[in-house]
Amino acid sequence: MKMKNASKNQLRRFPIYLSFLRERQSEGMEYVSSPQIAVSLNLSEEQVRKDLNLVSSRSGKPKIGRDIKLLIYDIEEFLGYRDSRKAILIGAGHLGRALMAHDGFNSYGLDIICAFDNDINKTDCIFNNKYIYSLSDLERITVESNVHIAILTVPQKCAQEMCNRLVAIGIRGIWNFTSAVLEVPEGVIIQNENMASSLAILSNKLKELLY
Amino acid sequence: MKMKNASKNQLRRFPIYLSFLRERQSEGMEYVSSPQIAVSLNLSEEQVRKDLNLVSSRSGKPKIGRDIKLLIYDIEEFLGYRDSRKAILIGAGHLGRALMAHDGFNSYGLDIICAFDNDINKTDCIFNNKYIYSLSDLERITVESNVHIAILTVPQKCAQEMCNRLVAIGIRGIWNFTSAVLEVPEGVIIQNENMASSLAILSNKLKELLY
DNA sequence: AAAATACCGGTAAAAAAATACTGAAAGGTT
DNA sequence: AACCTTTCAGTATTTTTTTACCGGTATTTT
Repeated sequence: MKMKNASKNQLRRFPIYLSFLRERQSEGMEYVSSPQIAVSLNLSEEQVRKDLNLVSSRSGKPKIGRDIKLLIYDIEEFLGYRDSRKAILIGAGHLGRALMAHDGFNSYGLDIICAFDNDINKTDCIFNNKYIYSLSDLERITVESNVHIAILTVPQKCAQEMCNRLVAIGIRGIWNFTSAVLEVPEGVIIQNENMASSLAILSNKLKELLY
Repeated sequence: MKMKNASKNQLRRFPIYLSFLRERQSEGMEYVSSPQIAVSLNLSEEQVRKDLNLVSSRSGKPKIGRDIKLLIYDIEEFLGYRDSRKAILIGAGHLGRALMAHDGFNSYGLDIICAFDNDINKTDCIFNNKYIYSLSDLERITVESNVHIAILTVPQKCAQEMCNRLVAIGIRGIWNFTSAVLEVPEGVIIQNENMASSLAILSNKLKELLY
């Protein structure tokens, strides 16, 4: 397929479309039109069309809309969800375990296969079907495991150090939940999940609203 | 002060500046220049200046830079962090408790005062100094409490229903960790923390990189 | 079968954001 | 004291993103 590259904002929207479409599908709907999607998700219909046309070469039918099943397929294909991606989780603290417990990631193409932690009280046990290893075993366990993604939920202080070890074992994408700004060599991707950033937007809007 | 409104992307960056500045301050630094910030955070210096000038009317000094202490003050002021905001947390599951455990929010102006849950096994206990009430007590407890922010970490199915109850008790800002698209009346702000969206960006970049 | 309607894709215009450029000023250097 | 360097603020340009518009088409309706 052609596959132009999507903007960040567009990429952000695709999982939202996906969630919406899956829900409609589970309700038994077969077709949905761009205006319908737009109203439900508070977007403009032009934007919806543009987004969907980017990932799907199938055209929608006037008066009917688009085939939900095929659309889901195309979005999943585009986002790379169809081949589920193995990931390891570093830092089995509260947040780490919350992510391990969230089985929903499987339907978004992410498969957390195991976790690692420094704390002996947390290691060598199974949490939500995933083994928590000692961090000292990281290199040994991941040899030949073909894992490319790591989820980083460690304290900020050790974030860079852990990041270096991850790069060394061949990790190519790091989902960074710490507030550290990580330095990585070219060819390694950092995706920051900075909750404080999200909070800042809420905080700011609220300030305008209340004062 | 003047206080123009910042774009979403700018708002996202401010907590990152803040984190950086606090770290430098804790190292004993007093001044920092825009180019220094830019290099450390992988931004352009023009963007840094533009951002900082938006929230701070104080000018930086050539050859020296800006006063870190004052800059922190101005950013905190702008984001409304100085008057810490009380919040309640709805849904004390894994993610909910992870957020309760994360004391860092205090330094970002958010003060989670208590939590609510449906599950009797989770309620009527104290977690990280915060009481977890039964959801049936929500209306009773929050009367006259002057809380404007709620953090929503419930299953997707009950998200809208809970949202309605929150609006009814006077909540004006909802930090939504569910993947539900919430409908609220005007004057209520929804901030979606959609992890799947963040994951999509990583997934997509990785696909380009690896294949 | 013809008309009306709802939805489509593509393109054009507008808005927003990021980036580049300019001249000035303050601190340090010779 | 004159000069050089660094950093500043402000404006202009480019790029990106969103929004608006328009002609065309398939389905439904009469």
